[in-house]
Amino acid sequence: MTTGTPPVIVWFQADLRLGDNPALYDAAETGQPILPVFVHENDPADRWAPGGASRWWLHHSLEALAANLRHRGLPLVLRRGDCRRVIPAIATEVGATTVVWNRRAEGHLRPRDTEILRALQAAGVEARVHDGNSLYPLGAVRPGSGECYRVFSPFWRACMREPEPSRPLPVPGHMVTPVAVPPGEALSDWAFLPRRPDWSGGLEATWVPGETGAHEQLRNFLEERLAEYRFMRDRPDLDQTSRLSPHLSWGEISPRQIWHAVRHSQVEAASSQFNGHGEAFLRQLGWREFCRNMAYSYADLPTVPLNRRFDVFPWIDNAVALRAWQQGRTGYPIVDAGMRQLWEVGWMHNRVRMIVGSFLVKHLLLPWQQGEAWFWDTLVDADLANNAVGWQWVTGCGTDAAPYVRVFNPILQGTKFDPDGSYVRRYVPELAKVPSEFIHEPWRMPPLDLAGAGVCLGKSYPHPIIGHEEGRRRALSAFNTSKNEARTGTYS
DNA sequence: TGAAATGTTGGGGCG
DNA sequence: ACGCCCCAACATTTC
Repeated sequence: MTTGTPPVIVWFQADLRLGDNPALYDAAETGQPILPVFVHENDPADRWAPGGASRWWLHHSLEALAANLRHRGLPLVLRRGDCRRVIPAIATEVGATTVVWNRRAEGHLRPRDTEILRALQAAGVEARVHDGNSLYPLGAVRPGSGECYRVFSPFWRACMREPEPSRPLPVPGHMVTPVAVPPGEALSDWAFLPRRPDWSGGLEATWVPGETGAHEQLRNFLEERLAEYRFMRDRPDLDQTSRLSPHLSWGEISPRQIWHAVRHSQVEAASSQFNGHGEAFLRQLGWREFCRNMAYSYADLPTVPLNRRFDVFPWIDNAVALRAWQQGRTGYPIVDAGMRQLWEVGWMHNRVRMIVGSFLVKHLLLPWQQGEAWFWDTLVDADLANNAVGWQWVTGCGTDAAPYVRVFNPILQGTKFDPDGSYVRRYVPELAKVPSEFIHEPWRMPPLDLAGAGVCLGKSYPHPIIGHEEGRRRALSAFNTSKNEARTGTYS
C-alpha cells in the first residue's frame, strides 16, 4: 500500500458505476492500489460501435464516473485503441498483478475476452472476469437440454424457480489510491458530443446520465410510478415507465440493485397481498435478462435471423420509405409520434417501439436490420442484445414467433394506448387541433373539419404512406409465401 | 306500437 | 408484447 505495491487494473466497459460492481469490489478486496481504465475502441469498421445518442450518454457517464472515482481518490485512465492490445499493454506498463472486469453479454465479444485472457496469462498477469450486469450469471439459467432458452416464458419461469438474484454489493469501503498514474487521453478529445449541428438539446433536457442520476431515477420511479405500473406501463401518453433503460445500458445501475430495490420498496411491502405491480416491472427486467442470454449464445443475433426461413425474404429496397419512417412522416400519427419522440429525446416508449417496428417490417416490408441500425444510432439506451431480440421478435424471425403473422394495426394501437391522442399531439404538433375521434386516422376527417383543425393532408401532414389494409394484405402474402416456400423446400 | 332493419360492443376462434 | 372475423347481445332507428 505504499510506493512499491503493484496495482490491480479495473477495466470498465458497460458497468460505469461503483455500487454492485463485482470487478471493482474484487479489486478493492485485494488491498492493492486500484487503477480504473476505460478503452475507446474507435474502430470505424466496427458496426456496433456506440451510435450518436449513445456516445452523447457515454460522454456524460464517463464524466460522472470519473468524478465519483476522484471523490474516492481514484483516477480514471482513458485509452484509445483495440482493447486486445491496449489492456495487456497497460497492464505491463504499470506492472499490474491483476486485471479484473465484468463480463459482457454480446456474443461477438467473447473471442475478444479469450484473446485478452491469453495475452495477460502470457505476460504473467492474472485476470478475473465477473458477472455483474445480469440478474444471474450469463448462461446459468438454461434448459435441461440445450444451450439457451429461445422463448421468453419458459425462460422466466425457470428464473423464478431459481433462488433470488444475489444481493447487490456495496460501494467498496476502502480503495487504495495508486501512487503513479499512467498517462491517458482527455475525454473531450474523443468528440462524443455532437457539434454542427448540436442535436443534443432534447437529450440534455430529459436525462441525467451517471450513477447518481440512475439511482435518483430509480427512487423516483419507486415512489411515484411503481404503484400504477401494471395498468399504466403500456400508455405512452401517461409516461409511467421507469426510464431506467439508458442507465442500465451503460451499467450506471445494475439489474440486481433494481431487483432488490423493487422487492423491498414500500409498494411491495405495503401490499399484504400480492399486487402485481412489482412483478410486472421485474418481468421487464426479465426480458432484458432473456435478451442478454440470447445474445450471449448467438453471436450473430444482431444481423442474422434466428429462423433461417428468413434468409430468403422479399424485403423491399426503398430509401424514400425508410427516410419517411425515420423522420416520422409515414402519415400514421402514432408511428410518426414515436419516431419523432425518438429523435427528440433519444428514447421511445416500448409499446410504441413495437408499433413502429411492426410498421417498418410489415407495412413497408423494409428489412428489420435497417430499423435496428436506426435505433442503434438514435437511442440513448441502445443495447445490442435488447435491440436485436426486439427486432427479431417484431419481425417474427426470432424463435418465439407466434404461429401467425403479427401485424400491428397502428390505428387500433393508437386508440387503445393513446386514447385521447395526447401523445400524438405532443410529438406531432401539426395535428394538435385534430379532435380525439380522428387523431389516429386524420384522413377520415371530413374536409371542413380538417380545415378547421388547420390540417392540409399531403401538405402540413402526409397522407398514409400505404393504406393499412393494403399493407396488411401485402405483408401477410409476403410472410406466408416465404413460409410456404421454406416448407416445400424451394429454399433450403 | 312493434317488428324488422341497422348500428354498436364484446368475447371466442383462429391465423 | 396481436388482429381480424364472426356472431351474439344489446341499442337505436325506421316505417
